[in-house]
Amino acid sequence: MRERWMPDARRTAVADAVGRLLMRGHGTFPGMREIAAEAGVTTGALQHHFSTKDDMLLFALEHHCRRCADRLRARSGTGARSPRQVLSAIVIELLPLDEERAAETSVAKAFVSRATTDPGFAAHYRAQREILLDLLGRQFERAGVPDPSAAATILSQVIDGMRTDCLLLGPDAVQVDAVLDRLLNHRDTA
Amino acid sequence: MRERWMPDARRTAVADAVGRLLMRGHGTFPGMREIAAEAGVTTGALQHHFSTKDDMLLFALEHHCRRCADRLRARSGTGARSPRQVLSAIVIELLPLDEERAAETSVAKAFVSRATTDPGFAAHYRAQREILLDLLGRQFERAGVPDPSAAATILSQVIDGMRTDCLLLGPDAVQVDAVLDRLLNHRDTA
DNA sequence: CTCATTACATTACACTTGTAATGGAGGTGG
DNA sequence: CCACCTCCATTACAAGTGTAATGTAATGAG
Repeated sequence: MRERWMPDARRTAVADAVGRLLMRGHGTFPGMREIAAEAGVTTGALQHHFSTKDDMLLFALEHHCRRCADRLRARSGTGARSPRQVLSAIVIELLPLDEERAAETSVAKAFVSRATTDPGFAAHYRAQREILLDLLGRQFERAGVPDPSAAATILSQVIDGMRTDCLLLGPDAVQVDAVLDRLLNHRDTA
Repeated sequence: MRERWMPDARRTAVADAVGRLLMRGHGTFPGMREIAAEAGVTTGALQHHFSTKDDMLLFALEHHCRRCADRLRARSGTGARSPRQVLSAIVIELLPLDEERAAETSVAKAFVSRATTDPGFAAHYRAQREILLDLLGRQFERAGVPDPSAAATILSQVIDGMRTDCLLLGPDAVQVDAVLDRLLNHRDTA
């Protein structure tokens, strides 16, 4: 072998192609030939690198989830910013405001339907959700709100709704600050 | 003609069949023969009652949206209950906690993907959203929260996330009271 | 009665789907 | 040189897709 590559650059290229097709796509999963054309390869190459179509889709899901999770961790890592600033950055990072994030959003939404029946996809949904809840919960904890994990759960659900609204109605449909106001300025009803 | 029927009982039966298939379904839209089998008819009958498949899916979407909106209006109509009680009832009415509501949720989620490209489906998403925002906003107004329409938008987005979580993770993943606490007990940051 | 219409059932068709099978180019080890 | 492997391109195929076309039983009008 000539060199140790990063784990399969071709596979990630195909995964990106799937994301692009799903983003500007007709809702349903694209066909093999369409994916091959978008990725600039042939269906034979696809078959060589992926055992089956579902294997390919699952890899595409993992790929986009990992990229997104990495960016989220980078956003929530540095220390000098307030919990509110970090939370705002995380939320905005998850909104489909450019091509890459729109692709990730479309991928995530497309795979939710599969997750209702296919346990492999459901496992990834749970895993990605756990990562997000952990990041959010940590910030709510830092902010000293009464029930951090409940706040994290709620915010993650708001984000889900924001992503669909942003996808279908544009960026004006989301109000990040208003949400954080209500989640951060919450005092216990004594 | 023997009698004036309600507008096309067969069509609504087919729409219900689509909902059932989408609920317990494999994520993607079912085929014509599958729909026909579930509805107990043949594909010829489907072709007779619907001009095309998209026409049928659109009718199914309208059907489930209308049923759901009717129940929501019924929930928010009667007067003696507090805004919080009404809001809680609305939210719970939208969660997939039984077969009918699970079918409606699956239908709604399945059609969001189509809405990104097909303007007909997008229009219905906007319309259904307006109805919900109106109902929610009225209750927040009654409750006297600072920005009722913002609260309604946020709650509608929370509901969207709750529906997916409830579908994929079960009813324990949603916390209606915690959300309403944070949206109703919000005071202006003076 | 005839004729027309409704409401389907059945069949047929063009097309797409994922995948299997085959073949070949290019490097590599012996 | 030769076998051998990876990496693909091409072709082929069986199954499934939405829909057009055709047939047909029931029903109602005139």
